[in-house]
Amino acid sequence: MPELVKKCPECGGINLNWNKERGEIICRDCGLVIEEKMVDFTQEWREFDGDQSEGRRRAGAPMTYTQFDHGLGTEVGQKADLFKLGGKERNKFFRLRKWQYRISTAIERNLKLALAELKRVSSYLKLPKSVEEESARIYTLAVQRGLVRGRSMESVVAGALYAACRRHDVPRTLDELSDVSGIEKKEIGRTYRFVTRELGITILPSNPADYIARFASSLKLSAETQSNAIEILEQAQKAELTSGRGPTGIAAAALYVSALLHNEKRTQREVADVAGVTEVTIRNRYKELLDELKLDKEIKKRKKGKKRK
DNA sequence: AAGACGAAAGTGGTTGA
DNA sequence: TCAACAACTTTCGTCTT
Repeated sequence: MPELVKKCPECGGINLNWNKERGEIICRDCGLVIEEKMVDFTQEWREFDGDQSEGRRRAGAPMTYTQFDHGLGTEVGQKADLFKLGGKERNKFFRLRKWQYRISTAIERNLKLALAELKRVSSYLKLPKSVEEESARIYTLAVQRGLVRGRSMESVVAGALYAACRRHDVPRTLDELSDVSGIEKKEIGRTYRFVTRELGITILPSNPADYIARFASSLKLSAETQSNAIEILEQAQKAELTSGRGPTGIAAAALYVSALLHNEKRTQREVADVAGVTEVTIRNRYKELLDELKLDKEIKKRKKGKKRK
């Protein structure tokens, strides 16, 4: 990461994510894109010999998926072509253009609407541009494969966004997405699974550590508490406490414990709220953490220190 | 009075026959 | 396709601070 940027100017967060591929620096706490359009480090294609280079080098502006036609666009024929055609050919030409028109307007109209919705939700959640692009790409693919049929456009948009967030390690919870998009949580989950499965997009299970930064900053916890929480998470992962559990619950519990150890106590309710889980889940994870990580000694020490008969 | 804790019953989703 | 199952939630009563 370039030396210049250490802190997020928006929220002061220190969890910056440098995405080399897109040339962006993103604040993981608030999602602000700090530096954009740096150098594009990636090559679009590899060239193995002279023959291939001709077709593979790119020229012109890179494509963008947030324009409904990817910034390119095709129309059948220009008027000038007409003069070259005879009567029969001319009819064929008109038929083709009509078809092209019908198909493309249906898809394009849908895409225009959907991308507008996508941008709205994305900006509301302060998602980085890279995620927005990715979700637009996913949505476009979904439309082309006819996966939207029978589902509301909004729910597919939400599903695409959710998937894109996961892939870029800036996870938002289904609850957050649900709030902004107005689609039910389970509906988003359903379309998310459906779309990713149909498109063959593989998504790693999200890492609890990815949530820590955001939760910690909305709870106004210190940086030490935060990094300690991540250490706790690592230990928990070694003890195989994390598999099969919801990542948000684990992240929340680790933060809760860490806050206790640093005298920055938050109530279970407070932590539960920002993590979008219940107190009970935090308690369960918390108990498991104490059992497995022998942290209970430290907690007890703390309590004895207070009592001091 | 508020927070922490735990038990019991209910929900939505996954898995394996 | 259905039943068993694990994770999580909701609700509620009790204990602690």
